[in-house]
Amino acid sequence: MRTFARASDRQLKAILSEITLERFERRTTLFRQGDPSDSLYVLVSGVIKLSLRTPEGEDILVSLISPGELFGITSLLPGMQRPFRSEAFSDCWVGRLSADTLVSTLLGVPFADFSALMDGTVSRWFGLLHRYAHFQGLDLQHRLAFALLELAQKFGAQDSRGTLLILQLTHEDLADLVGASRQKVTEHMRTLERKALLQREGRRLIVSTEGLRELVQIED
Amino acid sequence: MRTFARASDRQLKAILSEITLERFERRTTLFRQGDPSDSLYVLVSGVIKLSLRTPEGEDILVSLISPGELFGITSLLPGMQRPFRSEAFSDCWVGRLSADTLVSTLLGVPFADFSALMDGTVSRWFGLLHRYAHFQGLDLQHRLAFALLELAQKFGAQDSRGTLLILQLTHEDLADLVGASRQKVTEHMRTLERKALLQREGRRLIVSTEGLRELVQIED
DNA sequence: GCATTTATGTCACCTAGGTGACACATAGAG
DNA sequence: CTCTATGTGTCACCTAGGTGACATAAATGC
Repeated sequence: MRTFARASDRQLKAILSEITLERFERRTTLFRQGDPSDSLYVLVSGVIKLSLRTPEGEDILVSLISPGELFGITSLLPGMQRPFRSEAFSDCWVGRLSADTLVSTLLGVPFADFSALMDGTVSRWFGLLHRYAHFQGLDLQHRLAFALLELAQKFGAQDSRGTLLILQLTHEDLADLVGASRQKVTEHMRTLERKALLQREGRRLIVSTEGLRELVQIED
Repeated sequence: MRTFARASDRQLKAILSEITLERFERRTTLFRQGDPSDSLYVLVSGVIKLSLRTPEGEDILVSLISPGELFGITSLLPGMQRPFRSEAFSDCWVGRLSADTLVSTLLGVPFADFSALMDGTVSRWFGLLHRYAHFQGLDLQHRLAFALLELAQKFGAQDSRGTLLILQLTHEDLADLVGASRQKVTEHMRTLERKALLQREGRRLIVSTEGLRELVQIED
């Protein structure tokens, strides 16, 4: 467990005393998508599966955890929900502790401070991971819609006609973003235009976030 | 910049004094894939593009950074290389500082301690992100090979005939992992068997890591 | 201003991989 | 030991999306 490699004996002892050990039989669920992300887990033995259920009903296996690994890491970020479902892939022993305990013992720093720093830095990785995982098994139309929503959120300015993207994206850029060919992106952009979810002003895009949301059937 | 929301005036001042401001013209490169991941960046104005060049020559646009965001985050992990290429998507002003300065000023904790904690927790997100990004535009055969290599690394035991996976994976599981259908996974597993990159002992797999590496043409 | 890139739009064609439908094997449960 | 569940192997068929090849339009340099 390399997380603890640098810990002193005293720190280890403090942490150990806070860990509660739990047993999970094969196929039982440790936490579900959407649960509050409060505690952190250490896998002691067995294998844990992290997976994601898409709205379309597809299952995505995000990761298999091996003994020694920490998981349930979103608990290190402030106010998160569990993004993945976690279930015992084989019979497991799992240690549970609060993220706060771990951080304050190991670093001796208020959890909120640590957490805020994580939020400002490393949470982007998480966001991207989430996007990529969701993209699995979506068709181009939907990937594009998601990508445009994301861009609107990040680079959008409100406009009378919708959300104006202050960005000169070529179709090639979009293609690289959603993992598709330039040509097909062109085609799908045109159909989005025809559906009036999208207009163009020179090379600037104006998107209808409501329309796209609807297309993608989420509230998000 | 929500990273600094909790910072005191004194901390901000300390950090500000350590930031060097740099100008990048549209299309210039800030860092390349493989460069040592030493400093951390704050985008002041403009847009930055993070992208990945696959061995096959495909370009993957991982993320577009908007003003206020921190990027070059791998500098928070010990001894990393830049996983992505970073280039100015429009003319930019960028602040650069050392990850060490940021962490020690904001948290007052030795960087190595912080970094080790990150490494044991949040670096998995990064690893997964990396995997998913790479999977973009790989065909099933290669995604499977990568997945098997990853599993071998994590759950493999050395065996006279190769690396034995101590894991009862169904083809369905593999399909969920690589984003494909159960049937096609079955087919490709058979061709891997035929190529002798894979054997089975009941429902356990024995993979030839060398063979798979070769198939996937990397040293990694 | 013109000339040269660089972006868009639209084809026709081809292939990887999804899907449904089975037969067969294997493994647990009783 | 048998019965039922769950996994595997293999089809034939269909479609989303890749590819190459253009024509046109819009930027950009000179």
